[in-house]
Amino acid sequence: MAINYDNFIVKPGESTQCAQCVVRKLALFQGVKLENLEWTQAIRQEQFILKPKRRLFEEGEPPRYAYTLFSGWVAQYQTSPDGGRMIHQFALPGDFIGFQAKSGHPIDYSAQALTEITVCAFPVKELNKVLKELPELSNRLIDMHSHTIKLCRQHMLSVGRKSAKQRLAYLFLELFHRVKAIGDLMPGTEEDSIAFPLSQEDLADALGLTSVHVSRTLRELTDEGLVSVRHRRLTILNEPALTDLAQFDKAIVIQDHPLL
Amino acid sequence: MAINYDNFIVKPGESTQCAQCVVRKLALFQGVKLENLEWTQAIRQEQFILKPKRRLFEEGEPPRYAYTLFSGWVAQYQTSPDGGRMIHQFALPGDFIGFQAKSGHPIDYSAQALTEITVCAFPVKELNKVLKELPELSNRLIDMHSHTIKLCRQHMLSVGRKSAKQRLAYLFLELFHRVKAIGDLMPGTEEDSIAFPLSQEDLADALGLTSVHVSRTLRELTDEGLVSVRHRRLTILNEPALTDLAQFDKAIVIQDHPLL
DNA sequence: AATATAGCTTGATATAAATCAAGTACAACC
DNA sequence: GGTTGTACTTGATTTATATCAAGCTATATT
Repeated sequence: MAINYDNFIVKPGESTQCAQCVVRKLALFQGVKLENLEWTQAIRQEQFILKPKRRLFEEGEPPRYAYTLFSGWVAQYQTSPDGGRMIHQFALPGDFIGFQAKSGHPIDYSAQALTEITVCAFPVKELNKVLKELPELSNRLIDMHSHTIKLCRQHMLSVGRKSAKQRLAYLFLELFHRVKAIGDLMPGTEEDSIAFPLSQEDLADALGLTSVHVSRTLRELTDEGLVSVRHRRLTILNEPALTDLAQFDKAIVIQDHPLL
Repeated sequence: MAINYDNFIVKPGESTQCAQCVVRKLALFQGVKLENLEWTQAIRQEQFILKPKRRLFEEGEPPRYAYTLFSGWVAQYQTSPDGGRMIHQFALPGDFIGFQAKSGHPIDYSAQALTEITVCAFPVKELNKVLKELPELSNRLIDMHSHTIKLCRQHMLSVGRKSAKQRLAYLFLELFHRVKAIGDLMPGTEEDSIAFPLSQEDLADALGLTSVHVSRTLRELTDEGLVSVRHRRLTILNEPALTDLAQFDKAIVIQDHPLL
């Protein structure tokens, strides 16, 4: 159950200065004054690179680090004893992963890299200390939590009350717009398409469906000319129709994104 | 769409002193030092009473107040345009309702009283100011958010990956234990039973099912002697079997409850 | 006491999604 | 260049849950 830290690769020196970090504007330390960034820098471990499918942490572990995702895609999920996997949230660069207030208790979910990822690791012990010292950090974390909860609610509405087709449409739009909102950090982002590393099984596990059913449903969406998912790329072909089908509200998903 | 404030009834003077408040140990202001409670008291509006089925706020409104639930049960839900209702969370005394970080945007969910409720109302404008002034408050809010997210994840796992029977069992156990954890504040709490105001339709809307199917499924649970729901009372008759069926983990639900 | 109403039950039927089972395309590896 | 394995597709069938419809309690209302 213990994490094998051989999975981690220390990243060579460049772009490890918090003060110059291009992701910081999206991340937890956005609000920290420059002169306080020494704190951040001091408690931060090196940046780590993780290969696709590798786990950042696993449910049941006591949390040792929290992470700012620097690049790549992460799936956060829970598993039930009978094997089902439920992805409750995908993380994108800038997102803060693995933090829970009571660090004494084991964490209740897992996080897995979907692409090669880079993360900045912060020991939770230090982090909790800094949270007490720098109030602007706490308020920043509140903003981010507030946004997380909002996404969580929307996702739950999807899973609980929408058809397979609607769920799929909703997820495509959510991810498309989240990626576009931070477009300059995501390689391969175009006007109406994005790089898209999710397998149909990932989609199924995020939507409470089976991969077989996702395949069929995706085919319908494709045949109707609404989207295209090929070669790890998602293209939105008819956004109005898709938005209407999914009952998607762009404002809710990105209105209070940290960046904006 | 605007709230009709005639719905609210100002509660007569007793028990409105924050310093003596029996709910405070569970609520946002738990961590506030006694000498700082004047802030709390100052920004707090009167306590309000709301009748069952009345709404505290509705999705689409700009949030004007956030509330500490003082007594009673509240359902927090979203509706999709085609009429479906999804209850994402039930609130109990001590819970903090209706807060979102960016107060400039409309709120994306509604809150409705399931019983007669009493709330303490805090204007979000003032609240944001106090959050900046009193760091202990921010950290407290982080704890509460962290717990909310945890419950949300668990609920999502239920809705996305469990059978109707398991979902129902899980929800019964979650609510049973949450109520018991604050038992002294909940009238009618016994060793193995609690007052339980939810209708089968409420259950259905929380679980992503129809009320017809809840009726049938509940019957199965009853026939198997696992629970009994009668006269607005929930009795857990066979907790081990129920826990096993639901794959319920009591620790996750209440381990980092504010009280503990 | 009579009546209305909301919540629950139960049966018959329909449907969305799961499951089981083969087969295909395609990238990764030797 | 062939082989292996993973992801995806497609068809046939089953199952869980939804839908439609009618009747049944309780509780509240007059």
